[in-house]
Amino acid sequence: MATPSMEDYLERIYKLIDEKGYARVSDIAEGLEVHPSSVTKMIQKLDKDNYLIYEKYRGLILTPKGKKMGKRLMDRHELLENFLTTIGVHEDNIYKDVEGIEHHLSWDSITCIETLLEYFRRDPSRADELMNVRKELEAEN
Amino acid sequence: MATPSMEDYLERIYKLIDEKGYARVSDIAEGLEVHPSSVTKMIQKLDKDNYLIYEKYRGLILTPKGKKMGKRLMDRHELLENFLTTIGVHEDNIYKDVEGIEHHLSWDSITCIETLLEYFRRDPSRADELMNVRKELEAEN
DNA sequence: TACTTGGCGTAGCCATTGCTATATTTCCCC
DNA sequence: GGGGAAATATAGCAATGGCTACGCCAAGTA
Repeated sequence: MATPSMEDYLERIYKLIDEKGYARVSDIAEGLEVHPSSVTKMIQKLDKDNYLIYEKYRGLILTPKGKKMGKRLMDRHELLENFLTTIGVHEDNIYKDVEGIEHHLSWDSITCIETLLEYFRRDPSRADELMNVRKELEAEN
Repeated sequence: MATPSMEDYLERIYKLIDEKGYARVSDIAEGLEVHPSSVTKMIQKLDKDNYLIYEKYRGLILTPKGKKMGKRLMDRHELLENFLTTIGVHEDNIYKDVEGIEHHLSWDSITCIETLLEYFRRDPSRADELMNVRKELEAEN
């Protein structure tokens, strides 16, 4: 079973490969805001657990297991980002919050959040009304 | 700054004192499903950080700082439970999901979720419409 | 008062995951 | 093809927060 930290790395790696075709240690480190030495260490663990195949100094590729997991993680991450954006969370807080919670929600909750997003997408005036509530609450304090 | 684990303990302690008037090591341990020795260790840390005052073998009381924090944590927990309930998450999943995410949300996100709840409270038909979206999405699959 | 027992505390271990400092490899440019 | 800079790897340390094993206190009972 993957720890939250392992999921963070896998997700990042998947995204980098998806966008740039490869995932370098330094890119992963920058994205997760950790030092390169931490990345190397974690990559070795992910290799040992068969999420990827790693060759020292030469790079890595995801195994089918790693790809499948990575895609699920990335989709879930994007969903949660959209959710927080929709309800008005400040952009500066979104990445950190999503990274914190994404590993701890059941698929039931994920599905319900998906539905909630669809609810706001279908009628944009709903988001406007939400913002009105916000303004009223702010005016009270 | 309190770590997630420290928050778990504080919240539990606050709730125990709120409900029973006192918080024994064994009650805390049972509630959090850890061993009593772990509780003692954490209590000492919370004492050192002035969240509570602890006397060996005799018990503990929360400082004003600890009470304030404990109340906030408990309120946050309840808010998140209400949120998941409102969007239709199955009751069996709620407690575990809230336990997982409660320590990882900025107060900005908490406020936005509070607003979202108020939005649904002000007009109950909104929740009905959300459930309609859910049914439509379920029908598609 | 003395004993027993259950609750509590301490010491020390382990895993996780970050860090710094240092070594090694690769790549690019001359 | 060789030298140096950039990238990557390794070693070893620290904090966190569990655990087990064992020692200590104190309340209830005889």
